[in-house]
Amino acid sequence: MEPRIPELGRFAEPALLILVSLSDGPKHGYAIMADVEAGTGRPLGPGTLYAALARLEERGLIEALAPVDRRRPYRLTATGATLLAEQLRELSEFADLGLRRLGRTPG
Amino acid sequence: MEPRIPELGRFAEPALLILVSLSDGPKHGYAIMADVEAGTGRPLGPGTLYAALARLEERGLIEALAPVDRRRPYRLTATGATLLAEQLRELSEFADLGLRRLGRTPG
DNA sequence: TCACGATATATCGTGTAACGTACTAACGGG
DNA sequence: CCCGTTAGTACGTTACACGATATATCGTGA
Repeated sequence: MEPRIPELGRFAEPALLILVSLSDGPKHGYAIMADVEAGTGRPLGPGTLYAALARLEERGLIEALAPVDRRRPYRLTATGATLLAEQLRELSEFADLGLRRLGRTPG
Repeated sequence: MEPRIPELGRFAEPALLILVSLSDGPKHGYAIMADVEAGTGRPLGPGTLYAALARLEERGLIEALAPVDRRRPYRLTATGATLLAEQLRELSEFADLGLRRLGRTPG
């Protein structure tokens, strides 16, 4: 199977995609898939999604809400939100650093 | 061994770390290790580093320069710089989206 | 009413790469 | 001339990304 990132085909990191999707409000798996694909153009298959959801729940970053119909919604925990925010700040900083560097002297 | 990302211990993506390090100018492997660790606090072990370097070279995002002493320096290719810039812009946008969302309504 | 596509989730197999550890070797300073 | 730093190699383990497959339900229009 293909690598996670075809060494920079595009940015991946499923866990991050999921958490940002949930930062909008609680969603169930299928809705997250749709949201991520719509928002980033990046398809997030069920294999990747549900496995990541399970890990995120297990690690306390998200929690399952009461199932509505067939839907199993999740929401961010306080811990998850905190870690996500921290992560995104780091990420933003990092990206900006790189862009500044590229702006100065290519190579 | 530990997972790539302990599901959000901190942001990883070795390839990106390496490319941003190289966006500063050509560096050899060991220097990249030091640079990344200093810049992001994130340790990048030799196993991860040199494997990623090999892949990045193979895929034309970086290229090896003439070895100086024991050092095998690399630099970004034009392709690599372009892809990196694109990637970082996406990333920055994505991070900012998440932060905006978190700012509005937690959960 | 029943066929069909969309919705929704679960699970498995495979390949890739992240990671730590251990290793070799060369160089430089004291 | 040794010892710590520099530099890269080699390797085994494990996690996880990803596609494929499976299954069930819902809505809707012919």
